[in-house]
Amino acid sequence: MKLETRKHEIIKTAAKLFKEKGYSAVTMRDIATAMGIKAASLYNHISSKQEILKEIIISLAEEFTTGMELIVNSNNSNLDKLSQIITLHVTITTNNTSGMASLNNDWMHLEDQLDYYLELRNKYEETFLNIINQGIKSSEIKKVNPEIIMFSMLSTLRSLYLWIPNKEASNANVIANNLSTILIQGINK
Amino acid sequence: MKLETRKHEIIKTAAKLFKEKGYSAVTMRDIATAMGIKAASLYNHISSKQEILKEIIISLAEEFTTGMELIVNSNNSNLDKLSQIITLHVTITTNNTSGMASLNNDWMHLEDQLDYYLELRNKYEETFLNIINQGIKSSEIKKVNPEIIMFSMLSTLRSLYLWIPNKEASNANVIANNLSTILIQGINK
DNA sequence: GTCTATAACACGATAGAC
DNA sequence: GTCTATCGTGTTATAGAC
Repeated sequence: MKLETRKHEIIKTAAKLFKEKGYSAVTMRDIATAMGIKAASLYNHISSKQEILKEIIISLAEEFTTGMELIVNSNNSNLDKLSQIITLHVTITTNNTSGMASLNNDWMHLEDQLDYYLELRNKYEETFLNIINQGIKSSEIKKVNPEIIMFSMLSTLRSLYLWIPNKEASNANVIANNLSTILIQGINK
Repeated sequence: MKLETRKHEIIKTAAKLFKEKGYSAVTMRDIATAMGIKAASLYNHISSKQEILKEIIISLAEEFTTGMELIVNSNNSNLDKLSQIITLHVTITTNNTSGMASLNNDWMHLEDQLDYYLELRNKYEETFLNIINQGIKSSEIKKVNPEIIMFSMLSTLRSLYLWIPNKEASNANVIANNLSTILIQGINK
């Protein structure tokens, strides 16, 4: 997977540009210029602009799917599972901040892989909601609308890519712990 | 302001399309087709594609600025001010869901008005952070990193546009109340 | 207020030399 | 692996008829 160095370089450069302006506003010439080469040269390593987007998004979506499966199959309490989900998002976002921007904002520009992406996302949200519902049933979690709980948590976690790069000082653990406190315990003293 | 009916119609149609695919991926032809006319006809009512984006984003940004000024100048407790901010976001988003997508995702494509937009946004976040800091000082709010608190709340509030349209059943008040509970009191029972 | 026609340019992608 | 040159198409925007 790390053997195709040049291809990976293109994907990394593209992801950074996609984060700034979005997939549609970034041209092959932009990507090439950022790498110090000409646009035509990119096609020796990738087949199309679309392939770049696919590589960025699908690998991340699969990473979340794998992570969620590990969490849901553990024997932890439901609140602990939620904390693990927070850590999952913080970890993946820390390792690939630019890619997370595309996952959040450019998934609709996927062509062949759009259905597959939506399948993974729906499954992820279904599992997430299940954990919240079980937490309510077992009296670990307040009886608030479970969909609003998930929406609120997911909104914060999906926006991490905007915020983590500006917090070079803190490491992933500190952020995950702070977020667990805020999202689970609330801010009211 | 409501006198230029046709212009407003274009902006409304454009905002809906921008929400689906983003500013850069929507063409003047797309907007025209959605209105049942030809692209050239749009230019009798607006001067450029850029002007459409400006109208969508700046009016919303100013709405938030005005709303925040009212809140911060009130005599309520800091926790109540946070609740009022939540209501502000829910209300504005309910009234202009499509526009909120552009405000969140396409602000970087502003040309002449980019600096002005950033000014408004920075001021807004500064005021927001101030309320949290004062709430911590007055022991209303837990002593957690105030920036993470703001980030978490703002992430949820800025994502409302994704979620509110799918919740036709609930009204704005119900959503605002649920969010206040979750964001302020937490979900832990 | 909308149309057709078109200018002027940017886009993704390919061909073929080195 | 990168280049120059270019194709075919799509883009914003304008001109001028109706």
